[in-house]
Amino acid sequence: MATVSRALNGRDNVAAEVRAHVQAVATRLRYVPHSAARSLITRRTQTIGALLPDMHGEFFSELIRGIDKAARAQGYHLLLSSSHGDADETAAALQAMLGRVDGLLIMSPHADPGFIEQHLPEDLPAILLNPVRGHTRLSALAVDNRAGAYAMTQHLVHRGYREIVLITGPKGNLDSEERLQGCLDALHDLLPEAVPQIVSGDFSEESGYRAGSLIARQSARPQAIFAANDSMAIGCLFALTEAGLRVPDDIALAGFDDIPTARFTQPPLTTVRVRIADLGGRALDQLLAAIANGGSAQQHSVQMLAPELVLRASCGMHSHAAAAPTHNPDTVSKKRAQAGPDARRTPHPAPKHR
Amino acid sequence: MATVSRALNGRDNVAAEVRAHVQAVATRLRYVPHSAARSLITRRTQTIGALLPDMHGEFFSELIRGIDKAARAQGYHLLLSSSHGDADETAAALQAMLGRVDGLLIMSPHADPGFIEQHLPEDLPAILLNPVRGHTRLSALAVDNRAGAYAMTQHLVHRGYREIVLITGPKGNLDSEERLQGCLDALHDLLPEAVPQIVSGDFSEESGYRAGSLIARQSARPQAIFAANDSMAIGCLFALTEAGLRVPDDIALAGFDDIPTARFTQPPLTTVRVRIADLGGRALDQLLAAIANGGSAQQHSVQMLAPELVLRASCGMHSHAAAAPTHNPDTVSKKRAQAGPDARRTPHPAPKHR
DNA sequence: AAGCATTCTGGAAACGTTTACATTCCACGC
DNA sequence: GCGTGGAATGTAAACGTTTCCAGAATGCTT
Repeated sequence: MATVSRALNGRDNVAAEVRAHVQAVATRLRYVPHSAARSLITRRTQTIGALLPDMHGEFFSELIRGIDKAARAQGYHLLLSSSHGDADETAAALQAMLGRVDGLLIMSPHADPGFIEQHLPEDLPAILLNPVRGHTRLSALAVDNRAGAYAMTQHLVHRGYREIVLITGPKGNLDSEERLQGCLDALHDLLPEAVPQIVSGDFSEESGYRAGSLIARQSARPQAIFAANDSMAIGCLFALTEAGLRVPDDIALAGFDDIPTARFTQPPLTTVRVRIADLGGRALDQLLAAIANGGSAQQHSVQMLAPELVLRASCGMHSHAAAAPTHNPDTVSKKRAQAGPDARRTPHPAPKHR
Repeated sequence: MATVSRALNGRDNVAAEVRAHVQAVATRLRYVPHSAARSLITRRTQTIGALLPDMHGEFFSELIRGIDKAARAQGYHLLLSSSHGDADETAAALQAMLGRVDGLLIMSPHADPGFIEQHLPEDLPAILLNPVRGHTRLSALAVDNRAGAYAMTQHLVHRGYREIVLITGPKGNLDSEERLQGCLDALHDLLPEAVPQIVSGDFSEESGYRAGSLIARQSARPQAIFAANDSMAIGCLFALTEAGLRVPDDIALAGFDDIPTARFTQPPLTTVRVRIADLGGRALDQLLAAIANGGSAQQHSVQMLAPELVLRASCGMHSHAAAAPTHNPDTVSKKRAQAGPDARRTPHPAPKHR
């Protein structure tokens, strides 16, 4: 028994001959170790849990892909729990995961410090995937919305656009607010005398359409529109096109996220690329590092993921060509956002098994 | 110990008073039963595994959502393993799940009978989520591509379109082939004298764009285009618009899938709605039924999910109105596809816990 | 009052692994 | 020849539940 365990787990103190024999027999009998029994004694499940909100579309799938890939690379499994409406549901889902995971990746609008304090055991490593409001003992990873919005606004100003309209996301949404703030900061820094015009939206394509209609009807049309996400930008684009305005000749347009459709609109959409899969992967790496650390030395660190500008025809790049998707290599401008003082790149810990 | 177990698990043979006390103490101590220990003795993990291919976008997230929601509703957890490139990776992922799940949902291009035979233990309940090629001992669930394509083609013909071009998906892809077959069947039944024109694509927006350009340049333009998925339809729409053709006045267009963007294009896209989340949810229900059955009585059944037509402006519905997304109620035509002889709706088994 | 059925409780085995510890074996140096 | 040390292997405890079974307590029947 003991020898079998040692042989299969690759310990060194077992004769080569015996090991070979054990392995041969094991494969012949299609032996699979009982993971519950193993977990019982090792106190490890080799599984991490992901607690996600009710999400749709590309963002969700990219995030999962990033997490899953990173997890598998390190021999970990992924226990998924998505689509939680309210805080109680989230709490229940967290509760249900408790014995089953070695660590937790949490992305939830309800994951405020009070919630964490109340529902998350002290000794369970966890990483937050939210823009963080207030302090918490947990580390967090987030997209640097402000840096992205700042950079895009800067780009628009540098291209000569002066009157820029901002279409915001829903009130109370942190991503939305940070993006707005980044725009305002840039406008304040670069065009101090300008009065920013703001149209409120809610991240939906429909709200972008409404905003676009509104803007198209204005007597004094702005020169550029910066929507807080791509969906709204695309809705807006439909409205503008419908109103007979040409983008970017009559009005420039930019979005945020770089969803796949962005490069196939007519004209292709200038936007801010968010590497979502990368975000998930990094979060997982950091979580595994915390687990390897015994969960004790969980320094509070907030890491920002710098987005990149993706410049396409909708803001005037290549505007002379009727850009076909085929012949439309993106112009990408990498923009390193300055990260917080305690942010740092988490080193990849060595894989634990095989 | 025994009494505590009984009290917490809601067995009947424990005094009400004692149970109350046990529960009080348990919550006070934040006691969470150790799932590994429980699994060890019960031989149940309360977890089902999902083995998915490397997928992008909305389809993936919808599928997960459906599975996850159904699983949670029945007190099951979801262990996810996605993004497997080749058959070996898939096999490894399957292997790694073996001890950890009570059942498996498999969607993989490699899940042919031979693969299943070789890698899946006999006694592990599993459901296939593929269009099935060849026979296997497993039950399967799939979208009824042929019925959907047939219905859409029928609709186009009924609207008076005679020359219809089909844009196909990638060669060898079963969804693609089934959809094509559905179209051809309908054309054969309804317009026996017509010679179907086929342009090949690969499900990508770009290939749709290329197909659209090609069609726009033709001297004898067809009256309608039916793309095998929405992405290609949208790419095609861009190409047509760019070429100065109006949809649907100059040419009608239809897609397949009803991805979210479909209702926001200009004009909104007529398409075949595939209820992906529903597919996932049903698959899970069927799997749990098989698990409850002890996995022994796994009758081989193939269940088809009937898609619905979603009629929007791109094929001429409401074509008089410049349809704004806001004022664009979908016209949905439910079309029950005739299911296979042994197909049936799986009843929901009662939840096992809480 | 004794026997019996019923309800509740507690003791202990069992699940399948890992690992601390004990044992065996062999080679080596004294 | 004997102790010492190291490598390989075996023994048994431990992990935290559930469940079988025995036993205690209670009420009911005869």
